[in-house]
Amino acid sequence: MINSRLSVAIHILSLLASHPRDRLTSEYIAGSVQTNPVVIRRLTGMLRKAGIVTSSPGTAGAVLTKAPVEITLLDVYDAVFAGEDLFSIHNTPNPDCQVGRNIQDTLDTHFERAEQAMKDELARQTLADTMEHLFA
Amino acid sequence: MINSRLSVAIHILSLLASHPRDRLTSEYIAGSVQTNPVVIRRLTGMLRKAGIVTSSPGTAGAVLTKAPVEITLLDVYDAVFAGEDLFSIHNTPNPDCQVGRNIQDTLDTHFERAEQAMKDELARQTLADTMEHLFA
DNA sequence: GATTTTGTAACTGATTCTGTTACAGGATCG
DNA sequence: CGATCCTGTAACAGAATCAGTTACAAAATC
Repeated sequence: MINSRLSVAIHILSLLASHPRDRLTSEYIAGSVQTNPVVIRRLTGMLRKAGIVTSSPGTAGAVLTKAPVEITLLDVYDAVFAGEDLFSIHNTPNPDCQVGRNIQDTLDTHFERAEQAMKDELARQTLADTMEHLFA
Repeated sequence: MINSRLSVAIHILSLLASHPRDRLTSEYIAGSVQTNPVVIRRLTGMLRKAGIVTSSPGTAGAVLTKAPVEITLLDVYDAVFAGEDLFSIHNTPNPDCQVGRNIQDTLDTHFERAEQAMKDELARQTLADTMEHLFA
């Protein structure tokens, strides 16, 4: 339902974490994800803006700025979905109806709680957990 | 990010709950949501298949099968997103790479926990809570 | 029998998503 | 210094999804 950005971003970070000494090119990573290198560079750009990795033009590879145990999946989620709400609310309910007038506030409250619960759970899981599961 | 089906479905149920004696037509409900009546009938159909409302061809209106306090937002979520996963996982990671080979299982585990946390929170909120917020 | 309504299929335009091409500019190495 | 490799980013394309719409058969009502 939600797009695969979080999925690919975690894949990228897993590769970086598992080859800490190598400088993995976007082409190499794309080979593991099986997609186009530009897809990797786009996501790496989001991770960089969020401060999760460093990378620079011309220099191969990206480097984690923190240990995997300090990178939560919420950090990654926030990096690739910056500022987006989980649930959409329909735009223009009818203000001449009490339900229509108040439904957006009400849904905001409900949805905010659900989204927060999901984020709390993502915050409990880290890239170190991912690595453990991958290499167990 | 997620589409507005849950949002509109809760709007529909709120109207039904707040006019328990009237037979609200899809056109009336569409007037409050400000959309097309077919959009309402489509969602009402999903709610009917899930057993949350009854309705039948020719007869105006839909009727809740349970009291609002017994209808959780998870019931509504399941009705309109039957069987869909919250997060997408990229299709064909490279099996010749240990990360690629195991990433789908790993992500499944992570995402399942996050999705379940979100659903647990939706299950804690009911249509009665919605009504209270709407009419407080 | 005329009218109203639901249920559902089919289509449309807008948007989003993933993949792709293209290229400017930084880094590296002979 | 020039060739090569790489990143970052813009721009575009096809596929998929979404919300809205038209159309109509069949059921209910008056």
